[in-house]
Amino acid sequence: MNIKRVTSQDVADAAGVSRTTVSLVLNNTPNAQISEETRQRVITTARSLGYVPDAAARALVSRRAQIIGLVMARSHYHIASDAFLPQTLEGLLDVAHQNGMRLLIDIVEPQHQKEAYLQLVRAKHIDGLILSGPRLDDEALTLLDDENFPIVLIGRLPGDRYYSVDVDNRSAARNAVEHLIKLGHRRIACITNASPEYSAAAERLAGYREALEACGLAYDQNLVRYGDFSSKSGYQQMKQIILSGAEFSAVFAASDEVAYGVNAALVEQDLHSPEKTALIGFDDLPMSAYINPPLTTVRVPATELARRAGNLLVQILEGEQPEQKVQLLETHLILRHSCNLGKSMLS
Amino acid sequence: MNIKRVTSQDVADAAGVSRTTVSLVLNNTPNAQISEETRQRVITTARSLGYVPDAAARALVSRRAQIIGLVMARSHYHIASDAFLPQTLEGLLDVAHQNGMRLLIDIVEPQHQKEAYLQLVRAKHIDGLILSGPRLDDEALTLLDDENFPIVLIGRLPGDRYYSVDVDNRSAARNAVEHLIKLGHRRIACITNASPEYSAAAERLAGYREALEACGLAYDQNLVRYGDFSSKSGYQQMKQIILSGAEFSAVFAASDEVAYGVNAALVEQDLHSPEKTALIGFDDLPMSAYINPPLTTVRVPATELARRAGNLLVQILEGEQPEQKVQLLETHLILRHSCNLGKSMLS
DNA sequence: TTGTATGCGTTATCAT
DNA sequence: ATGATAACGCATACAA
Repeated sequence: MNIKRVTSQDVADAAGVSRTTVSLVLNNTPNAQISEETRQRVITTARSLGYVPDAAARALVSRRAQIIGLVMARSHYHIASDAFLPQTLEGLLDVAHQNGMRLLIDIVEPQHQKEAYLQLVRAKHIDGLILSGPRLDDEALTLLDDENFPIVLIGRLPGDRYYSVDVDNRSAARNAVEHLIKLGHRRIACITNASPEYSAAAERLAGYREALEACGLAYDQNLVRYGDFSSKSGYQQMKQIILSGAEFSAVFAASDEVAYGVNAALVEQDLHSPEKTALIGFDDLPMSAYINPPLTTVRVPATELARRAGNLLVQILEGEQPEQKVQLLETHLILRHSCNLGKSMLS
Repeated sequence: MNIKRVTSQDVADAAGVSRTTVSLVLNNTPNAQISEETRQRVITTARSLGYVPDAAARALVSRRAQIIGLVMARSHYHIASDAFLPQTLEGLLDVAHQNGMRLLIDIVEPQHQKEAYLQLVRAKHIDGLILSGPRLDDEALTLLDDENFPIVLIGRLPGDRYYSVDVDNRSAARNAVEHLIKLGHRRIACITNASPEYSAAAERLAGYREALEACGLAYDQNLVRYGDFSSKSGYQQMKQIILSGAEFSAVFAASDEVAYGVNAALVEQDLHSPEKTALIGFDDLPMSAYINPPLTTVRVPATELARRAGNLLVQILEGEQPEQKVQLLETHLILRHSCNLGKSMLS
């Protein structure tokens, strides 16, 4: 009732050729040789009729949906405040556009992982999968990998079974915490970015411990709490530590988002950064340079991460088998003002 | 080479029935009556074989891709810092899941609107379109609407031609600015959230002017600047105003994201909020309660906006023709500390 | 109650 | 250099 659908037959009729010819011309099929005149005629009429090949028909016969799937392993409630996500989308849309593909996105809640994206894949909705924030307890992932379904992780799981693009969370975290130690801090609290099932959270916490150990500082359970992506969790966990009476002079928040909440708790309890407490985050969200105080943090090249993951997936879809399973991108400690203890926060 | 593809034929064979029966059972076709025994047998074997209908084949024959398209009218560079987007995704994924549909996302750059999503639609990749942040100069939109393609806007365009879900940007902005005026401010700067081609930006600016006029205050061009979504733009524009020497005691930033940047400029120039300058934002991003100072802002129910838009689209796809073209959701002024001039920012 | 036959719009394999 | 024809996997009208 609504859209006038133009088929390749219509184009063929209008151009006085067969459907085959239309297909040959429009797909620029290598072997087929079409007279320049016919080629132009087909192209012109196709354009004038506004012909666009039917995606479903094409997918059905070519066995390629031309769609990349981005699946985020997050609970529903956490996605709304995931300021990291837009950067991932930017990178992936970029790659998709460059390769004439589309981007389908979905989330999979930790509790029903098994069914969730198996469906997506089995229905051949997508040709390949980018999984953001893989969890250690993900079972469906193994299944898909066993079937040789093209998968690239943004993030990483232990071992090098999967194609992955990530930063070295552990050493970056260690580096950040060592920076605090060099600044003279001995009692450093840590609020993770998420629960430890998320490998990135586990790794960052491990880096925190490593830094402590390397410098001969004791790991104090009372200074460690688990965040859950949100600023709110950062606020709550930090407040708990403060109210518990535990002493500390610095905080390592394992994501910027969480760091914002930590900062709020510090401000509220008159322990504000940088004068009274040093604070360091992780991610370098676009707005982290503009919050008060500007946040010292670990820069994660999020868009580039996504771009690499996308390109890697495209390579695999084209039949290549890249040697290198894991790509680790560089992080950099961005020094701003949130851990310049004693200095003015205005530079 | 990779995935074992299970077709309805396989299920039929294994269950000792015909493909038709399989289809009838699995789709729960109303009229067809299948013996309970056969029905169970089909369901069981389908499940044990891990059968999932092929999306392309189904789409081809049913003329329904079962995919919702979310298109953001944004330049590429702005999406990465769009902290509003995750909320939109959450709401839309919600609706998609509830209706057994998928979500495809794309962006369309202002410069090549015409081609961009026409393709998406013509290829029948998506059954309906949700357009976030429509621009006044969008031409492709008209084309699609003329073809009766199902479209719902998140945001609005003048008139009630399109199905739209939005907040009343103008009156919300007016309300916010009037709050500042009631607080005693007479010189109020305004940094918009985006350039005026975006209807939300234009509306919010109009609300700002209305508030001024209603209270008999003059509109001063020197106090108004256009942001472009990012905190960075807020910072830059605010700094320009400050350096221009224009006087003001309050700022209305037309998005929280921009407000963060404004705040940074104020802090840097020793005009920090709330002591020296009142600041009010727009959106109420999840982290706005946690920045320093906690931001007074207009709460926009972003997730709900998306959910409504999604549900409206689903209704339309099911053949309904909802009477009401425009749904306006309530906003609320959230009073935090960024405009409590003279008071402590800690409550 | 279940099976047969047909078509959806495309690409790919053959002929011509 | 171009055209017939056969799949792709499913849903559906119709037959049995």
